Amino acid sequence: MDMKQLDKIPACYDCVNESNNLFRHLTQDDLSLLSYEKGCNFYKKGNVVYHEGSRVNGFYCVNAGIVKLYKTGYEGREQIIRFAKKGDIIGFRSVLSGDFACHTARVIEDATLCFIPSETLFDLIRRNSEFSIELHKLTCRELGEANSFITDIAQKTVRERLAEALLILYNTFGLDHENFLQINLTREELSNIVGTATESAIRLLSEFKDEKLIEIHGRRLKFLDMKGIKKVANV
Amino acid sequence: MDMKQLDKIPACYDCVNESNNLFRHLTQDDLSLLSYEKGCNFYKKGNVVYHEGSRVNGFYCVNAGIVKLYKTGYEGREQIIRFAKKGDIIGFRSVLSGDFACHTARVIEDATLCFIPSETLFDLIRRNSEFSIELHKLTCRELGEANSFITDIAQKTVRERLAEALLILYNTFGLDHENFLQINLTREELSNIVGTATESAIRLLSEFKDEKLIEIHGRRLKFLDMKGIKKVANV
DNA sequence: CGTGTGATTGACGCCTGTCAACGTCTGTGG
DNA sequence: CCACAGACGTTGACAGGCGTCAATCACACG
Repeated sequence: MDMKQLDKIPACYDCVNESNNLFRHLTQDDLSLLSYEKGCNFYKKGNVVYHEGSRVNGFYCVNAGIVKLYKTGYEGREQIIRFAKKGDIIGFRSVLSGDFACHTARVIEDATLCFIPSETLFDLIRRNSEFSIELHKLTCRELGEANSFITDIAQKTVRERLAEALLILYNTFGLDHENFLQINLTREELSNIVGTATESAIRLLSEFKDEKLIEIHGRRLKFLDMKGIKKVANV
Repeated sequence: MDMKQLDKIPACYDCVNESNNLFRHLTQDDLSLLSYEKGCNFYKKGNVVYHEGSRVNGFYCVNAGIVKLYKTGYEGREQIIRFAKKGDIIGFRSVLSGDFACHTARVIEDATLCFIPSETLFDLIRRNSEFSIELHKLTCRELGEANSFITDIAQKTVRERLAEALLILYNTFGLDHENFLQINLTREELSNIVGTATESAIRLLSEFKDEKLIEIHGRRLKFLDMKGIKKVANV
């Protein structure tokens, strides 16, 4: 494992400034507690943070890089549940429910992750009911998104779902100054979001290209026609 | 709307004794508060408790009957998310996240529902951190189940999913003394759990019958071969 | 007895998964 | 510097699962 302890532990203030970060509801005291208790590690691309089915004894906050969370189906195929980027937290569901991890967390862009032990999380929840409620809100939002995803995947065609996946990636990672999506996935990863075969994803991407919705430069996708994509996605 | 206020409000103790009920973590004081603040109504089969997209200002605890929770897809097709029976609570996700309801709740077997206002819920959460954590655990379990469902629906065939749906119904509602499933759904509702066309659900049920997995007596389904069903479901 | 809802069955065809072959690119080791 | 392996991307052929449409049946209800 290419994981290594960092000498310099990034300050929590760093992440708190990210939009929508959970920890902005902590008091100075709580933040100090958090900074004191947490550890921080560097993970290279490809590393697994935790495996589905394993016991986790804390949760992680992404300080830099990108992590994908996926479940493994009974024939080994990945189903990507969501991505986590700077300011996002992962693994808290398992900590709270006391279950085994229900997905695997794998780094897809070199990452630094802060680790906060379970006890610290429960401490914070007990000390600070506003924080507790905010964390709960976060869980509820995820649940709402999961339910929407269930409906989409059950009712929409692969074509619609792929377009929608592009929109989700756009909302999460945004575009650069040239309208390139700020995350580069393999075709297989794309198909594992949509829940389809790699070949189908490839064919549909080509269709989108022919229809001038996107440009394809290897793994880099350039958005040409946002309205068109939304129309295909039926949102 | 055939809803009417009940003269006799059922005691919370009644539900608390249900297995896994959330409120068993409340103190006597908290339970008294709950009983004092809550209301209770009777709903006939077919009534809607709340609509997707509406604002809810409290949540419901099912005292009797069955409620189905579903989202409506863009072409009007229902996707059933889950069912709620005695002791289950519904609508708390929207209360906590402060969002609009992300699904519709419709009664499918005459029901009595207790209504607890948002403020009471937040009061309880602030007063009792153990209760708060238990509620959070519940949310997390739902989230875990939703993620599993996403993987299944994305990767399994309709045949496998239908078998799995039967198992979920079995786990939720159980069998009577003759091995009949303790809930009777229309074929359309069954297909709306699985995420398929009604006709497909019908054909597959016939197959299951031919394979001696189940017997079909109208809407009443008799389980003959649990192992066989599990095998089909690939669990 | 007409009406309406739900269940069933058949015909048909398309979407999409699977298999296979081949191209492309990158990194590694000789 | 070249050969090679391995991962990833692309394209074509093909079959079959599953959705859609339509007709018919069963049953309840006013």
